[in-house]
Amino acid sequence: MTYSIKEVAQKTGLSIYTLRFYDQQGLLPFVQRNAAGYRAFTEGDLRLIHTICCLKNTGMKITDIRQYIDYVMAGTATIEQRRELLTAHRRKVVAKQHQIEVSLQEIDYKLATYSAPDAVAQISRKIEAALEDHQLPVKR
Amino acid sequence: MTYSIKEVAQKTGLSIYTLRFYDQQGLLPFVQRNAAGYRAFTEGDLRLIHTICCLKNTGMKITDIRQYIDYVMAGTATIEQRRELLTAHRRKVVAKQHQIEVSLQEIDYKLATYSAPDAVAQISRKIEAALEDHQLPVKR
DNA sequence: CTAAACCCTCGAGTATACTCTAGGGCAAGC
DNA sequence: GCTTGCCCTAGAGTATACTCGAGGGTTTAG
Repeated sequence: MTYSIKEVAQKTGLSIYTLRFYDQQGLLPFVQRNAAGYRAFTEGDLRLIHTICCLKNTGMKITDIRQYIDYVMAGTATIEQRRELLTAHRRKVVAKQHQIEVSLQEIDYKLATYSAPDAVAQISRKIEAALEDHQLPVKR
Repeated sequence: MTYSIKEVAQKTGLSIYTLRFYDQQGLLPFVQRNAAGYRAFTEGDLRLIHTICCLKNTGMKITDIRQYIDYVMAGTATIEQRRELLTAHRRKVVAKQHQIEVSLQEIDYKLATYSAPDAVAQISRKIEAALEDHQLPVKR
């Protein structure tokens, strides 16, 4: 049993356009075609597409995902390269997670300010301070 | 005391190009100019740019950041709108954090497979299973 | 057999966010 | 006063990732 591109779009949440685009970009070299030239996706293909989505969701670029898929297609000889690629990606993702966490805390701090009972008074004071900055002598 | 665009670029990690681009996009309406038409950034401006970076780092689009800045420039009357805008953004960021976390766990699972002592044997079995899928009769 | 609903490719178009170049003005030191 | 370094704008170019339209085959239900 295989799935049509429409069925895969529904299962994955990717659009048909995106699936064809990914195929064109070399992300889906494992997908077979039937006699009419239609893509026929297997369960195994869906698992690989799921992996592609994990990489995409964590911000990996298409060219890097293609590199990973190329390694997968090359068989067990490339397991070490795959491990290195994913480990390097993992490091970037963790760093990005940290940056998001820190930025989110600052946003939460702003939200707390906006939600405070004396929000208007607090923010008025900041505006006063900022206006003073603008009245200072300008360099040059 | 004010800062030149080059100094702000160094302090923020944004490029001079990006700062000018943000200004052009309406993200820096608070930045004053000196007699020569040069941008003169105050400490208060730097704090606002820092906020812009927090929003950008958490994936907010420039048009939405502009909306936020417009609210800020409009004064204390827009505190409620700012709160709503940041709250909505916060929800999206938390959802994205969750998606990244889940995807990262799957990547970690793959990494564990690649690092296992019998990695080659495990992956060979998966390849066998995938090849069987491809030999099944194709729909249509 | 034909209409509706699929599928295909190719190439153009869109969205987002920069990034750079050209041409020209301003400021400070020698 | 001239060179060096910094600043400006406007507009073109780049990168990334889709998204869509045109033109044309395929499949299935009636």
